[in-house]
Amino acid sequence: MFRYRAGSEIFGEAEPADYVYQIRQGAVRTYKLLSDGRRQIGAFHLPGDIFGIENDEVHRFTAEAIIATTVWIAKRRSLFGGLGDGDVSATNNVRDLITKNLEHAENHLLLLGRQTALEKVAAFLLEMDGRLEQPEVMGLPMGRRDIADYLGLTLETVSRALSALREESILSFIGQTQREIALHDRSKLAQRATSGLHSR
Amino acid sequence: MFRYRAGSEIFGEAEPADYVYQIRQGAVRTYKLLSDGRRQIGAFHLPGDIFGIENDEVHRFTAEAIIATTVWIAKRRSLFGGLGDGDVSATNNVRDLITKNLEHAENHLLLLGRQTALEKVAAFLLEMDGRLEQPEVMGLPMGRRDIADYLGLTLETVSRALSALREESILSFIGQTQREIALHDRSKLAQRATSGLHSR
DNA sequence: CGACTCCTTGACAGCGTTCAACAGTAGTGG
DNA sequence: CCACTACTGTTGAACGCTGTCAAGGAGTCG
Repeated sequence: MFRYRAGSEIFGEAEPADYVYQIRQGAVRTYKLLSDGRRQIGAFHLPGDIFGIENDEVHRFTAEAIIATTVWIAKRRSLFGGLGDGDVSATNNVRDLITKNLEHAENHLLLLGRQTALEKVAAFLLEMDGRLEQPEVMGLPMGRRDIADYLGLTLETVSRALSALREESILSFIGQTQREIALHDRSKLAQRATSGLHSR
Repeated sequence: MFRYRAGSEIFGEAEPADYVYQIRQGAVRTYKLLSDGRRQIGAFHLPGDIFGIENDEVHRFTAEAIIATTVWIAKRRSLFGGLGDGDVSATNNVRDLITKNLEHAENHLLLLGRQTALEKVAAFLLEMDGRLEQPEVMGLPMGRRDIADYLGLTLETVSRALSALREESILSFIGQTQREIALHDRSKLAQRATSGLHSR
């Protein structure tokens, strides 16, 4: 078990993948960078999620704690067993986890390549709504910049899209920090996530 | 073994995944659609490539032959064995294939989310250059529309980017059909794939 | 030859980015 | 307690990259 403070790096891209992690509390972002600083966040990881699992010997993303985070750590070898004589059911579980990651990435390809800004933000909110599963108000751990880098947008565009959804009474901001959001109309939000265009 | 003519569907999204495929000749695109017809191609598959492998019971993409294509077909169950008692080395091979897909998808996320049109097209050419590995001229099996849907662009933008690269003498068109491209300056092309901006 | 498909190119519009100003909150130290 | 700073988020204005719409060329095939 281990603690990371907000903003600290858990592992870096291309570093040896000796451990796998499961989140107890907090939130983690995994991302890739271009040489000029452009960043693409591949996934957010929330309590219960396992991340850092790799088939290769090295990590293909950098992982950072978004807020104060505690994780459980397991040795990677304990999951994989030896080469060719490991426990089959454990091997299948690893494969299931990798498949989950693949499925998420595949859906994200469609979002990044073919959806508009409003659709992206709406889809993001629905994803988080399902994963945070808190009754009324969802407290997003990540800031606008992180959301933007997850959706392939700028933080200004994310902010504008959220304001637009608020003006339609689909959601409202609750706290002082603008990171707590109450969803009022999930079905309307789901429309925005796939059509983008207003009926008007 | 089986033949598909150009444009025919090999399997559809959400159909049962009973078989896996390996390409003998030809080329295949796998894609997802939005309800209004927007399409995102996740990958192109070339001779030797295996596709249609799934951990779930159903396919998550639609697969179509781009040109006349012959494939080898294997029963999915023969790869996975029974539940929990299969051959471990075969299981590991399946995991390696899934990981390859994941790695490709992860890299594509960065491209779709954070690269410009010119960078995308340059990166696409480099990818195909590496995979088709023919000495001088690469014969692309896919048209501009397919390239566009792979890169999250329109076919016009792809065409313009290719013209721009031609005007810089980085490549030239060879055949009558504009699908045969000769790369003259791979290092300059690699610059375009990461910087996008002209030094001018 | 005519119909069709694919590709290129031009003109223009619009969505999202860039640049900028400003407000609200938190943390720090006098 | 109050400046002072740093950070995050919102909003406005202008720009520009990419999409949209349109026309035309070139190859293919019946």
